[in-house]
Amino acid sequence: MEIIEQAAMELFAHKGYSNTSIAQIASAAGVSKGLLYNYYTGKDDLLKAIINKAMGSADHFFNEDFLSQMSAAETISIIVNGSLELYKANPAYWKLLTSLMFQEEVLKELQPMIAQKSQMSYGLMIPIFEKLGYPDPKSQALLFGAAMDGIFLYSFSVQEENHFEHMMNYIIETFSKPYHNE
Amino acid sequence: MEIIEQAAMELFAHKGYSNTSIAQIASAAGVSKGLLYNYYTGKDDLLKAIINKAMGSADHFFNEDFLSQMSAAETISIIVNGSLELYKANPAYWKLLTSLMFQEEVLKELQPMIAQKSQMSYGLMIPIFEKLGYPDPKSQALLFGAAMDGIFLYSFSVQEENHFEHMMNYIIETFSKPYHNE
DNA sequence: GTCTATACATTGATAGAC
DNA sequence: GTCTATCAATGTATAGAC
Repeated sequence: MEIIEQAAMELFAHKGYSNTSIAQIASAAGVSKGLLYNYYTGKDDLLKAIINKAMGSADHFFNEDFLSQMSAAETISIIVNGSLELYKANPAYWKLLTSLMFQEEVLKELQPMIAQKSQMSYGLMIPIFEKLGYPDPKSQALLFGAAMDGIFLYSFSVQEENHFEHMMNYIIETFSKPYHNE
Repeated sequence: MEIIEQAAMELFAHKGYSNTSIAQIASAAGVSKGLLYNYYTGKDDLLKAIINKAMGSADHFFNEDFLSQMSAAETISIIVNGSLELYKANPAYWKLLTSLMFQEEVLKELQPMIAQKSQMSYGLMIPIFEKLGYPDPKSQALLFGAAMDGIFLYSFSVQEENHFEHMMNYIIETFSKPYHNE
């Protein structure tokens, strides 16, 4: 069960969901094809199980009440480093999640859940940038989210860990600065 | 020929490359399956043709010599607005290109070409941020690229054009500011 | 619980008629 | 140039033995 989902996630992340067959998953997990259908009704059900299981981990990671007591700079640092930890704990999962954004047909049910992930930090960040004096905190929050997603996008293709962590620190530094004009 | 590539690109972008069959492409293009193999040796060859044809448009869009005469703010504005125009001229193509980043196996030959696309602006931007006084212009250029890619990533899932253009202007405004500490 | 065997649809691709 | 017919291979999924 656990071994199957792990194998499937790895394959989905590397080869893409549609491009991965049941036979490949079974082979990688070291079980027979038939056994898969004892646990899941089909390939889509297996995908759903993977997503659902991993979804919980992110939710309780960023506690809104906890963050509200922090300073702006601290909050940004916690969110960036938290995202980094979350990613490093299971890179394949996040890659899979992002790749699904390009599969309009496959599982419309998951789409809202995936979109929510991106907006997870959005609501949290607006008051932060208000505090920092930004005249358009919503746009600044979106810019922050876009920068984060962009860095993660790089990490999927380029495999330089160093470079990755450096950019995370650069983001913390950049976005923690209070607004300043001229 | 043109109609086939157009239909294929649309399907690839919306359903994903692996999830699109030759039959679906032929049907969408209004031709028979067999005809496809008269123009292309296979599905991968069709993909290659699509990518190659569209690649040229981006290359001569950003002329390095031309940009070197511009001010920092002007260059940023040109690159952002140019990217926006390029995207709006053929959104499906850019979505397809990005989605291929998640297909490690499919067409390793295209991988470097796709990666280059992301770095297109990277080399151009470093001297810009030097001019603007940034102590780490490389990181700032990467942040700029990440922010751009992140915004495009949003546009693939959310379909709000307005919101999209607003963020592009916000990026121009934000990144055109000279470096300032405290 | 797990595997083998098999059914059935769809896939990419080819051959040959028009 | 274009289509129909057809191929072998692979896909998902099921049934039944152990």
